[in-house]
Amino acid sequence: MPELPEVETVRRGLAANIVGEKFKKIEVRHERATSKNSLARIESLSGAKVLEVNRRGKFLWLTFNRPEVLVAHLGMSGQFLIQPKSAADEKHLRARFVMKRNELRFIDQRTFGWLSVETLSDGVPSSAAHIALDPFDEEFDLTRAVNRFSARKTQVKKALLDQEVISGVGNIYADESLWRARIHPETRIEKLKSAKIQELIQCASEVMTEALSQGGTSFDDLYINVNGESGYFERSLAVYGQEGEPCPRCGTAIKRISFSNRSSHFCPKCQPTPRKSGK
DNA sequence: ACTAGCACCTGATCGC
DNA sequence: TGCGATCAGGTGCTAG
Repeated sequence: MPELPEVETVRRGLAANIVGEKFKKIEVRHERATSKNSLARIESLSGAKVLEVNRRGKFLWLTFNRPEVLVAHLGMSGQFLIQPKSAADEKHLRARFVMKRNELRFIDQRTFGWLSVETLSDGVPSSAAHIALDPFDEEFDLTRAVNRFSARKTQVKKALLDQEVISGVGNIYADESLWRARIHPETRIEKLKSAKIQELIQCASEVMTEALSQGGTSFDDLYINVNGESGYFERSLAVYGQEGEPCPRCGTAIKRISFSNRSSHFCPKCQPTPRKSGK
């Protein structure tokens, strides 16, 4: 579910609600939610006070008044909610962090999300060490990102989704970025000039910035912020989920194709199929 | 070293 | 009404 704008929305919500709070009691209710740790390892953070909520790409982590950090990934359906203690347990409640006045809850229908206790190395938890900087990071270097991108020998959309090239982009914003840059998702990277790749990365950064300003994209209640509210960027999507709808630029019907087990949405006129010559 | 493909889950929806 | 097939905002492991 959540891509960079949604995860950043969650990060901001957490920062506003739990920084300075102490986890008085932690209860983990699902083995798969703990990633590589034991339930006991997560629960051993009880008593810790939250100092910061950090993020790289789609990876979040909390820092405490002790060396360990709590890393969280939302996967496809994870969410954090700030709830009153009296609220009934959600159907897919995976972990509960009891604070002074209310509770932080981790809820995850599909169980692809996870929590883990780790330490930092160069300021990043081990599970995120391989993740590239995202375009919202103040250290993000466009030239270096273009160079890494150009080195990949694959289709452009695969590189855009590769979190080791640029992090934060998922299936929605990949399709939206490619539409903005007028590139067909199956175009081989070898056929793109570096100026075009740079344009594409800038489009990704722009569309995610716009989505963040709308609180992200919510198709249903699988993505909501920590207060249970939806984002409004769905109404601004040009191609994702718009199969058969007119392209906002030229009016041609949007197409959907499937490759590497995911859907890609694009305008067949603005983003013409690449020629297959000379691979 | 690098890439493609699939496995990991639950639930909603659609066609028969 | 039911039942199988398909689809869903992601990542990591493995085979080649």
